Formats: sequence, structure tokens, C-alpha cells
Amino acid sequence: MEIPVDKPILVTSALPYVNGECHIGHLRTYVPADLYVRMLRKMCYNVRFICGSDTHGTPIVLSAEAQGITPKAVVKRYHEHFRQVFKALNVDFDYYGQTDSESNHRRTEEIVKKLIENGYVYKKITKQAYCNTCGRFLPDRYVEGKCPYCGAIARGDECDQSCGKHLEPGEIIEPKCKICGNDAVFKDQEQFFFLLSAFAEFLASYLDTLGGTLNARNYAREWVKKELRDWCITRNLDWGVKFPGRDDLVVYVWVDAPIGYISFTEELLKGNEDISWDRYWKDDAAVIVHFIGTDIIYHHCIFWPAMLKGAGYSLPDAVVASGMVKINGETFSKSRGNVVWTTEFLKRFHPDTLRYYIISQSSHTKELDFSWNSFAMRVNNELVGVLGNLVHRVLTFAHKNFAMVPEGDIEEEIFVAISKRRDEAIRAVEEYEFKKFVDAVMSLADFGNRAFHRQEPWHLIKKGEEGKARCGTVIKDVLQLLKAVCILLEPVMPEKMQEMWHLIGMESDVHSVKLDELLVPIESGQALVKPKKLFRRIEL
RNA sequence: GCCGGGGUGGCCUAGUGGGUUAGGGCGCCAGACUCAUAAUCUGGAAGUCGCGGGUUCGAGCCCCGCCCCCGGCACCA
Repeated sequence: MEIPVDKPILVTSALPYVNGECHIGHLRTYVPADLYVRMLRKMCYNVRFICGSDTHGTPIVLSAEAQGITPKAVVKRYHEHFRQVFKALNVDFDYYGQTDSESNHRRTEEIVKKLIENGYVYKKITKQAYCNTCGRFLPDRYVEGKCPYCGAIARGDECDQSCGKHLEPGEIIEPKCKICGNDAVFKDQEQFFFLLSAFAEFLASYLDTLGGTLNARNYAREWVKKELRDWCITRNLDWGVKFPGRDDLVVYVWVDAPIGYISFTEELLKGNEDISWDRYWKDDAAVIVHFIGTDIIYHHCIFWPAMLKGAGYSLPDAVVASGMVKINGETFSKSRGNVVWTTEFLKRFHPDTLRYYIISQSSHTKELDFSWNSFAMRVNNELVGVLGNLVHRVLTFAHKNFAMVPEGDIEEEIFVAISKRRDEAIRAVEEYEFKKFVDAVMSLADFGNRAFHRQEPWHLIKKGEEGKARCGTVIKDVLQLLKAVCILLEPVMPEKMQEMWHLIGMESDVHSVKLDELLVPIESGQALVKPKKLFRRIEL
């Protein structure tokens, strides 16, 4: 998507559901979003980046009960955990909130009231499974019984193992509570529904204008082409945002979760005199980009825009959906131990190597198959072999023979090479092709190795003053390349590139350096220290 | 079943307004270099671009049929 230069941009990253620890699957969304934001800033856009914890819903309530603590305590614990993980990985949100905040309660109530006012919410009696033993109503996924069509064991809402038919509430035979295993009964319950069916036409045309990745639009179109069923937006729970006027009902978690995007914007901009939150969410004065995983496309491309439209809010401009992560070809599974926890990973390896791997291993919308072997290969071949080695060899050589950035002019071909890769990198980011982005930049380092080797400075240095002067030019050319690599790779590996920035004699903060610095010749005379190794080989 | 994505050398993969010898990476083989983290550089072998038809002077890219793989099929965070 081409980004309008004159508008501020709001980038959001999917809200982690805080009932468990962060695994590397989560990062597939956050790391590219962070890269995107850092790169846009280098391109001088006005960007704000927000996220927060998704705190409501049944799984958190159950998780709390299992641990004998309150939902609030569960939320607090994992909210803190995610904050720390993001900090460790340098996923640098301008604001990280949580959906149980007062302002999110308020904003959710306001939006639900508005939907009611506009005639998009209606009441309906439904059959709801109730477990007498647990003393609670059961969401469909916690009900198990026999399929009335084929007789196989089925979930409350769908015959998921056998015939695949959708089951209406109350249809399932011999319902049992999946939590305690005892019999469940169906009770009549008053629930509220969102008139999603009224938005079919709107959504069809909206999806045609939506930016972001193709997988998001295609997936959503499929639903719009079929019939859109109205959506039950209330639950019989205590934990959550109360449905207006009903103390016994909370809104479904997928109502208040995305509204977090709005309330976090409000919280971020509170007291900001230059711009207020409603410029983003009411006046259509900003570009809104959501980074999510393919598993929640439905909610972001169907429910969410319909809700916003129905309540009179601005619509998202782009939805960028990342593919799922697998481990050694298998789906994540906590029970089978097929999972890689982020904190465990970070005990062993530098966060930037993980960021690099996630970005470079596969195209953003495709599945990423993690393996320790492929991780080690990327680090050893690319970060150590190509980039780390180039930095180390040229700086060691320069330090020994010059001890500073040598005099001399930079060859024109260097600037040509940099400009070419810069353009490729910008195009890649605009297309959400983050692998292409990193590949384009790394090819500059590759270019550097070839140039250095071809000109054999280790021979030149032995050929008197003239040789030394030419040698200086070779080094300076490569340093210019490294400067460019550093700037362009900062969005991928912020910490390592800051280290490298200092190694090549730069004193500023590479995080705030803009793209126009790419073609500014590196200055001669700056002291060069004996380099330390930027990356270390991984032996498995 | 329906919808979407995909099937390109041992592995991963680029490549749609159809047009020079199908591009890159990993791995492999040979050689070079020695400034450098056994890193680097040069060269090489290896592909009937899922199958069968068709359109065209010409198709990985277009059309028809078929096979296979992956994901989704809703209130589940």
C-alpha cells in the first residue's frame, strides 16, 4: 500500500491473550510490526505504535480458577510477562495497555450503546448449556456430546470430528461439561445479538478498498459471499465489560478487545495538545494499519469494521496478516511439548538473532517452520559469515593500518548500489514483504565482501604510499556500505546495529537516523577501535 | 463438499501485460585467497517448472480437464 505522506499513521499489533506465556509463534506478528514502524520512521512518516493485553473471556476465568486466583491476578501476571518480553525484544510500542482499563470499559460501553441506538443490536432467547456441577453457563467449545446428524462425538457448536455440520445451540445430544465432565443441561437465556447480516453489502465494498495482505481480504470475502450470521455479543460471565443495563451479562471478549485499539490511542494521547484520539478514530484523518495473525482475520476484517461502521467510527485502512508458526513441521502444542518459549530462547540467544530469523526465514504471509537447525544456519551463514565477518575483517584491517576512517573519495558505484537496495527495501516494506526487505539489505553486505576481496587491500597495503592510499579508499567504500547496512538493518536488529554503528566510528543514535543519511559520505578521521565480534557462531 | 493458497534442480525459493541460455539461497564438488569468526572469493554439476490436452511463431506464466499438499469453513482469545 502506498502510504499518504500527509496523514499520521497508527499501527496496531494484535493483542496477546494473557492467559499464558509468550511463545515464538506470537512474535510472528509483533516483530514485523515493529520493523514496519521503525522503517516508516526512517522514511519520516508520523507513526504511532500501540498494543496491549487482551484480558477478558472464559479461558482466563478458567485459568484463574485452576490456579485458585482471581482473573485479575492472572491478567496482571501475564500482562507483566508480555511487557517484559516486548522490552527484551525491543518491540517498542508507544503505548502498551490492557483491555480491563477504565477507559476501555467506558469506550466499549459507549460503542455498544451507539450500536443499540442505531438499531444494530437485538435481544433473543437462546438455549445455553449450563453445568449444574460447575454452576455456570458454558460456551459452546466447552460442551461435548453426540452429533444429532451422525452420532459422533461433537463440540457444542460443530460436529468437528466427523460430519462437520454446524450445530445450533441446544441441538447436541447428551451434552456434557468439558470442564468437569458431568452432564450439562440447556436453559433458555436472553442474549444480545449484533445485526452483522445488515453489513454484507458494506463489507463487500469495504474489502475491495482494504489495504494490507491478500490473505486477509480473500479470507474475509469468502464469508461475505456466503451468508453472514448475526453475532451473539453477550456472555454469562462476571469477568468482562458489563453489557449496558445488564449486571448479569458481559460483552463477548471480541467486542471489547479490538476496542482496545481505540482506548489505547486515547490513553496514549491524553494531554497531547497537537492531536487527539478522535482524529484517528472519528475523523478519518489518519491511516490505521492492523498487524494480526491469520487466525484472527475474521474478527478484524468482518466483525470489527462492521462494529466501527455501525457505531460511526473510522475504518482500518490495512490489515496485515502473518502466517502461522510451526515447529519442525508440526503445529504448536503445549501439551505435547512442541513449543518454543520466548524467555527460554532469550536465555540462550540474542534477541536480534531471533528477530532476524523471524523476518528472514519466510515470506510474511506464509507459514514459518521453525527448526533449531535452520535458525543456526541463518545465524552462522548470514549474520556471522556475511555481515559479521565483513564488519570484523574490514575493521580489523583498518584499525591495524589506519586506526581511523581513512581519507579518500567514495566510488560512485557504492552509492549506486546503496540507492538500488534502498529502493528495493522501501518497495518491500510497502508490500509487507519483510523477507524481501532483509534480503535486499543483506545483499549490500554481500557486495561488500566481494568488493573487498576483489581489490585485495592486504596486498595494496604493502605497496608504499600510493598503495596505502588506494587501500584507504577500499576501506572507506566498505565502511560506507556498512553505514548503509546499519541504517537499513536497524529496524530488524536495533541493538546489534547500534553496536555496529559505534564500531564504524559513528557516535549518534542509529535508531533516529533517517534514510537520507544513507548517501551522506562517511567522514574521515574518526577513530576506529579494535572491533569485537558482532555475532557468534551457534553450535547446536 | 465449498473457498483460499500452493506444487519450479537433494532442500527452501524468485518469477503473470507469455518472448533472449528459468534467477537466488542452502547443501554438494573443484579451485583461489589469507585481511577476517574453518569466515571470504571464483567456478561447476544438478531442473521434462505436478500430470494430460489446447491457444500461440513462442507458455512456468493464458484456457480446459485431472492429481497431490497446506489452510479455513464462524462466535473458538
